[in-house]
Amino acid sequence: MPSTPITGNQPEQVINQDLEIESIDFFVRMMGMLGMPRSVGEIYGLLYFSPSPLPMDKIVSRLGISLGSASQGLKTLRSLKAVRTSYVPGDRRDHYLAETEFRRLFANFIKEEIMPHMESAKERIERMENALPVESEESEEFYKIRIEKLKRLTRAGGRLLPALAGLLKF
Amino acid sequence: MPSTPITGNQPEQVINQDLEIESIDFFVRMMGMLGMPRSVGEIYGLLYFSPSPLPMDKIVSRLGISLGSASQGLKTLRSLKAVRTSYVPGDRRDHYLAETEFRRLFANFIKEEIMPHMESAKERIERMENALPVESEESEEFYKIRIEKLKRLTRAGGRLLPALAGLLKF
DNA sequence: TGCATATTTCATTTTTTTTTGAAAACTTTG
DNA sequence: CAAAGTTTTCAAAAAAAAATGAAATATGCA
Repeated sequence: MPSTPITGNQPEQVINQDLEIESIDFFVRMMGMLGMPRSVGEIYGLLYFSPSPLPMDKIVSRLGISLGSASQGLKTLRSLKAVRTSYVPGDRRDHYLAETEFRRLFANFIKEEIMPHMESAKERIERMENALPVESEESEEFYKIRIEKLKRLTRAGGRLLPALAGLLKF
Repeated sequence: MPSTPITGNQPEQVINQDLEIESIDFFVRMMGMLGMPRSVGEIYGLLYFSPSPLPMDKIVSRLGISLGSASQGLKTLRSLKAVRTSYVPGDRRDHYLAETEFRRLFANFIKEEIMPHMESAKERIERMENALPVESEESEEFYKIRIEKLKRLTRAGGRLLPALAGLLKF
């Protein structure tokens, strides 16, 4: 029997089985679109409709995933600021809470996951320009135009994506 | 020795090795961000800087991928309207050309790959509302608020994403 | 400090995705 | 219409990604 704080075992609040399942399903797919693994979606989906913060071992038992997955998944979610820990008196475990302001979540996602790629894209374009051989042979124009398009693409991405999150009014 | 049209083998136009490599690298990563497999990025990257349309077997030999991959990849790219075929007189093979208007490409991507998910998301939210038990028990408010947030999220996504592609001025 | 609990890390296993390769199905043209 | 060329399809192999589980590490409490 696992020991628990002095307050004793909270009654297993199986508040709303169906809702929970739909929520997990929803976020597994949404996170999937953003390239996140299943477990990350599951955890967020569970927390999203949890009225009280959950400790990792409860996440593990409710979802039937491994401790390792849960730890990894929570680390990812923390880094995206999609969950935060909340202190629960008389319990040494960390308790997790879903961050539900999607606008901020997207802003973070863009900053953490997209923008770094934009940076390296710019470097790659520079290398293209260097690879472009000496001055305008007949059809060098073609290459220049293509490169110019890439530049515009990355410039637009670099400016619009961060702006986007700000513009969003959910 | 493979036979070719009466016009004979075009000289292998190894126009710009380095540029090609950078381009492939660039698009492999970009397509990767959009969840597309490596081969799709490779093909597009090759075509992007190809001054002339390429038949599938040339794509295969340049990239060192299998016929199957090339066929699959081109099918994907066609469905996204990221490539189109162009007729080359005296040659029965299809020749492929990269579509380079990124604005249109994104519009297509959003329509084909994102919007369908939005639709099913809406259905899933409806199911959540049904799963929500009878009238407002004490804390049912909590659940209603969460569901409302999801609704706003999908509404925003459904309207903004298609608009986005139109707004983009590359 | 030392014990018990909680969490992270990471090599291994499992699952999923992508690629291959070869057979089947088309297509064109002689 | 047959033969040669071209493309698609799809079962099997290979590669990549994710999950597991257990050892290592950290944390807090008596």
